[in-house]
Amino acid sequence: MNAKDQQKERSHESILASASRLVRERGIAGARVAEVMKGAGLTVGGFYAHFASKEALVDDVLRRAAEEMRARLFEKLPERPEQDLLGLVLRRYLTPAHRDAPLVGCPMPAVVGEIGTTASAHAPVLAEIVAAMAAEMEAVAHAPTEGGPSKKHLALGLIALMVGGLSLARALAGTPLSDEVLKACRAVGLRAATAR
Amino acid sequence: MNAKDQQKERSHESILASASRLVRERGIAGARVAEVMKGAGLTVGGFYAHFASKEALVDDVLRRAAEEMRARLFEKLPERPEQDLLGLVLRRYLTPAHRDAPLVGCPMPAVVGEIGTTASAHAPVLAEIVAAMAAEMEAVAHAPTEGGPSKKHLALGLIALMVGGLSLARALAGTPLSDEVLKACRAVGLRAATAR
DNA sequence: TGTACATCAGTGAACGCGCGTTCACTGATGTAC
DNA sequence: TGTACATCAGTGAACGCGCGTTCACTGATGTAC
Repeated sequence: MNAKDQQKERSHESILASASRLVRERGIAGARVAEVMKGAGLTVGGFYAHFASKEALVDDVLRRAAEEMRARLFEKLPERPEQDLLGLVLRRYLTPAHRDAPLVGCPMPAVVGEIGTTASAHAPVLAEIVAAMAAEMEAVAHAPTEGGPSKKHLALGLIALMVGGLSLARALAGTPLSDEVLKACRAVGLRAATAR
Repeated sequence: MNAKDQQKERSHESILASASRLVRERGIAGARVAEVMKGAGLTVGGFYAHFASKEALVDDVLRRAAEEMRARLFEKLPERPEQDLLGLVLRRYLTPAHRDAPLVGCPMPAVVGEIGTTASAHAPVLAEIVAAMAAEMEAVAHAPTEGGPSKKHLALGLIALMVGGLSLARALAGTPLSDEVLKACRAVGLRAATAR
């Protein structure tokens, strides 16, 4: 590969990394193309040599960021089957640290509302992300208890609880309710995941 | 009161009603002042005789819409204490009908993401809304079960589950996952609320 | 190896557009005498 | 009751600003001979 091509690839990567931070911090509309490029050490005009549109960039960002998040959530889980792995994943997600570090966290809280209102173009990518996350959660779920939710429902329900809880905690950051919401979601999620 | 004053009061109400629909349908940024005024049968220039700023309007909208939602969720609840009232509220909220009619539904799904990212000015009002909703839910909650979440945590956790579930279901509208998410959240929420 | 030309990643200014907000003005309603 | 003036809700055009996207251009790198 050329030095030129290598340079372009590095730039592409920088743009994606910069956008990935901005989208998670400020949402889709809040991640301006000019600022994305500035964060990548480039100027705005060069953007369209790397991505067909802002929309295409955002789709790539969502796939990438969700993949990173998934890897972190499910990494180094204990192998012992009697452990409540779903509860562990839940507790990894619903932390003050995750709330306070959106730049390297789950992209969903920042974009779910926008996708449901003004950015429905990204719905298919969100569906991919949620399905992949749910599959991973189902894989570590216990057999469902009598009268309780199925593995699939437990996975999807906990995802909604995690995304909703983190979204609310971020929106309430700085108020006493923010920490309470995180605690409450951990308690409710654990209860749903482990009650018999 | 003057005919003039009455006219102004009617206009004020129309603006609030129009904004209330637009904010719930398109979020804060998506509810343009000019379009709000058009929806009220007025032109954009008159807006600032009614509200100090778009921000002030949005705060009023959030308070109003949340109040309406709360009234609908907790209206005509059966009085019999053995009933699972929290579960009933949950099931009233997490329906396809609510997902498909954002204009008259809960304002939170449309705005929580924005408040957490680019519209933090509305965080105090959101805190009011969440606290009021949680208080109402606590009031109908059973005594906490052994080792389960407190009434307060149950209330806050279920709110996060409801808002997260509806947000996700709306963002995934049109995909098969959307209905699944609603079902899953009902199942998980009921499990957490009633498990012993 | 050296030279002339081609390529193309990135620049920076401009494009059209829409936003929230302001403001001079209009005309129906209200008040004073 | 009639008339002259004051008030003020609402209009519509303009303001400054920032957005996503386009495009002529630059200059370093790559290719051909």
